[in-house]
Amino acid sequence: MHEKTSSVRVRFAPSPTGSLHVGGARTALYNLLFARREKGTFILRIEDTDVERSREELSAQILSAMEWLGLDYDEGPYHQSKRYDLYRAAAERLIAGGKAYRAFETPEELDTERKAAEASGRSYRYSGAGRRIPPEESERRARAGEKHVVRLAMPAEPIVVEDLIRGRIEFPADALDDFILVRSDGHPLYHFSVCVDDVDMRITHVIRGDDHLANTPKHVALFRALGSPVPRFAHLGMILGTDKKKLSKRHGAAAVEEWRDAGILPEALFNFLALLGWAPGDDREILARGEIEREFSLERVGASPSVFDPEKLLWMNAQYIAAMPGEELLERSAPYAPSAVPERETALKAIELHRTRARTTIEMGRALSVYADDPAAYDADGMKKQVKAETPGLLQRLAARYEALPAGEWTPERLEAALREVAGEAGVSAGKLIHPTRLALTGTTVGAPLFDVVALLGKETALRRIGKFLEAIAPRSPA
RNA sequence: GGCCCCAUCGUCUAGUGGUUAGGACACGGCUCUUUCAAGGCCGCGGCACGGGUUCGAGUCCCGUUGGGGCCA
Repeated sequence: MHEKTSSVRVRFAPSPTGSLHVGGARTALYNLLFARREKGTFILRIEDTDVERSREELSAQILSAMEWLGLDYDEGPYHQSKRYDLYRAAAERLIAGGKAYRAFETPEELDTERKAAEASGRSYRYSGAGRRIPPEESERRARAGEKHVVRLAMPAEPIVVEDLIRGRIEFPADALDDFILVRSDGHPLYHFSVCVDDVDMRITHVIRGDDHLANTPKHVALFRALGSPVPRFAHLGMILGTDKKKLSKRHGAAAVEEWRDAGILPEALFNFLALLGWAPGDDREILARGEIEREFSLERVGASPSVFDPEKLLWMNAQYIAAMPGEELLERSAPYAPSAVPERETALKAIELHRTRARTTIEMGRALSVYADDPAAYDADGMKKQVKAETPGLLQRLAARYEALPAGEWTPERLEAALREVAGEAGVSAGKLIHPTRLALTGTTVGAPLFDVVALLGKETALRRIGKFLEAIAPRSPA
């Protein structure tokens, strides 16, 4: 567990209405980072009061995505759906204290008022009629079972929010009307349950997406009505797709698990997300988690939105792959291998041969399988370009030369020398032999240095693959 | 429609009144090289616009434009 020496308490509060998006992940990450830096507590709260849209398995999905990314929380997960009593009690307290009131208008009446306002060109605002109902009457009508909502009595003064990232923001008093806290069916509404929970959980800092900024005056009014200290706010810029629109499924991989499945390492995504809106202040970009936790600060977080660039994520992932210890890289790439993985010693050597060539663990997994299974097919373009009339003859001579090579001399250097001798004797450039050989051994025209590959494959496998290739390129003999 | 937020290369960003505006991704070239990468070197490319304030604005203020959000 983490040392907690301050009273700083932050939370990440996702709605389980979809998988964890990178935007949400970044919000969670900044909360975590802030908590670590301040030696505070990071809380996870699932906002599942929207019964129609919330689903249990999505909640589990979010939890597993967070775990994978290393977004570990100190408290929770709390579920709002299990906290209805709290909201009900808070609503009653607010009514009793005159901070909120019952409103008995029917939806139809409100609709009429709205239409009238629009017709006369004014923007609609709730009349506040419920405010003027005497408490005894309100009480009596409620007890008689008359349908009503609960509304917050908004103050007449403007509300000022001191945002840690944006500075002072003033919202005019007439911009907000007495919004609904509790629906007529007794269901607490989003803004209400959020604030009641933040109070109950003693949240000191609310770090969340920009999309909640305009809701903040409501929350401030609610905290005050509840008689509780108002937390500090920090609103993060949105994460956008490459078309500058809010990142969504349309943009391709917007969910954390999609990146996991694409072979992105969690530490790379962690690093990448940390840098989407925050920078250490110097030119470092590859930062270990510990460094980020030590250096993160909200003062250095930018206010503007940022575009999620998959290209740069891929580059960063490649950096992590290049630097990761072989054993670990093997362990983490093996699950992505399309078929078998060679035995450990070979696999570790293969890792070293391919670590600068693989941007994802998927690519690394694919590279590993090449050393375990003979090619199932040969690259079509490569066949066209590299296989010439003289190719079978050359390959046969090479195979014969390799066959004769003593086991002790099966090294990249000797293998290269032997191939060059064969090419020299045949009066062709080495490339005429190198490229078809690569195709024969790996099925492709690209990859690690050929002689390292041949050496690693071993004599038996290399010769077998050349033989198979010769069969594949031999002209069909008439039956 | 009302209210609010945002604005440095295509993208992520450094920059907090005096900088040849720095770095990274991407892109182009060169190099290395059997291929593909990685690496190294070089290059392309930016302060949205208009007014102020100031001896001096990327930096401060106002407006415009453009993007975004919330409410309706």
